Amino acid sequence: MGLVPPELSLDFRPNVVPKTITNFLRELSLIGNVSDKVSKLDAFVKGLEEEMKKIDAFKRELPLCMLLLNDAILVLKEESTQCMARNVEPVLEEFIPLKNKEEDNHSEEDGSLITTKKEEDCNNDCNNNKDKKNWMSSVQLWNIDDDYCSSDHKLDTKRNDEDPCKSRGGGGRGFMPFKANLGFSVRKEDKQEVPVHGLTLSTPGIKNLKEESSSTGSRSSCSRAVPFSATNARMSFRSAPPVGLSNHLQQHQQQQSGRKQRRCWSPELHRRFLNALQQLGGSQATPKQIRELMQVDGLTNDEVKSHLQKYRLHTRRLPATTTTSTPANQSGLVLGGGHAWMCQDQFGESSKGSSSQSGSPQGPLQLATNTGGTSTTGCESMEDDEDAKSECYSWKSHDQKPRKNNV
DNA sequence: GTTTGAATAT
DNA sequence: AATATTCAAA
Repeated sequence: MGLVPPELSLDFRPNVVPKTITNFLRELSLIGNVSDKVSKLDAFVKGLEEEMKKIDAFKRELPLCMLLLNDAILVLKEESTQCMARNVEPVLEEFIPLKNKEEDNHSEEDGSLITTKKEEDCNNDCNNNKDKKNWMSSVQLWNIDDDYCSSDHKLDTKRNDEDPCKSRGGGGRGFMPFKANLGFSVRKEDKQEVPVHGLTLSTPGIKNLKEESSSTGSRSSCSRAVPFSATNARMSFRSAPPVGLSNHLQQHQQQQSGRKQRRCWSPELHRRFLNALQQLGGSQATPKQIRELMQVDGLTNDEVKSHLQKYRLHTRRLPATTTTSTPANQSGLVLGGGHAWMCQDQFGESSKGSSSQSGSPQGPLQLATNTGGTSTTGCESMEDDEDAKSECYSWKSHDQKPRKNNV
């Protein structure tokens, strides 16, 4: 560890500070020997190129820096060749714009040539080092963000709430409005990770946590070792790729927006919902019962309740024609209207009517994430089909208009 | 304190 | 339109 190149050293002593271009050029202009000049120029350019390599990874975040560096390199190189060719002194004027650009952030006294050591420090060293630190943090944010967004988008092109990606609006990739304490809270929330049997869950908020844990208690031994089917695995990979981080992000979003992430009722989810309803004898079942029957990890009472409310709204209207002969009715189910099971058009036989389905053992459905309604577990028919997978369940095909308020 | 259903908000 | 949240009642 004895010899550390100045650039890598953490030492901030002024003597390891690189020159500003201005100063460098000034020195250069004092050199009479052309070959000396050229070699100095080359060395400097080399340094710049090194720098360029370093920030290459961050070029997206620091386009301007890249540009400036690139510019500087080009100009210096040109200067070098010209120097060699003409055997004359470099023309300083050429660098003036460059200098201006480069130092645009720093109130650069026009008398930069008289810059004190300190200013040099600032121009180069501070800039470099401080920026490097910033780069690190910014690039981290970006990458996370990026992953999160891109993967998310792949999954769900429909989602439009609370989606930071969307809110970026037009072209500008804005930074997400992280709170200042991001780093810490992330860690804090780490501990709060939802106990969703091996899979990450996207929606659980604080409230959910509470709800889940309480309800989980009721199904007691429900640490039911969930069969981690290939489908499940795939799904979980597909839908929760950025792993913990996305989780954190989502939790952050949630925390910040104060609003839970929407649960998307995928057809599969809805199918389970209907199955549960069926087993419970119809829409008068309570949210809790339904949720328990549905066996969907991460699903909350509130969500079921909300869905149930919608369901009831859509099924309350009894078209006189169908009420009497529906299979549901035959089996004594009270499913609101005869419409309750019309969903078979979507789910095929699986949720059809009252018949034997009820007993069918459905594995617990694990939703790695619902952000995009990507849950497809167990429903072979829509495993990979673009059309079905990302859609949330839609009621519209079932009932025309929700009834008027009955306050 | 929990659950529910309805109303209301997003 | 679909889902979340709120609120009063059970």
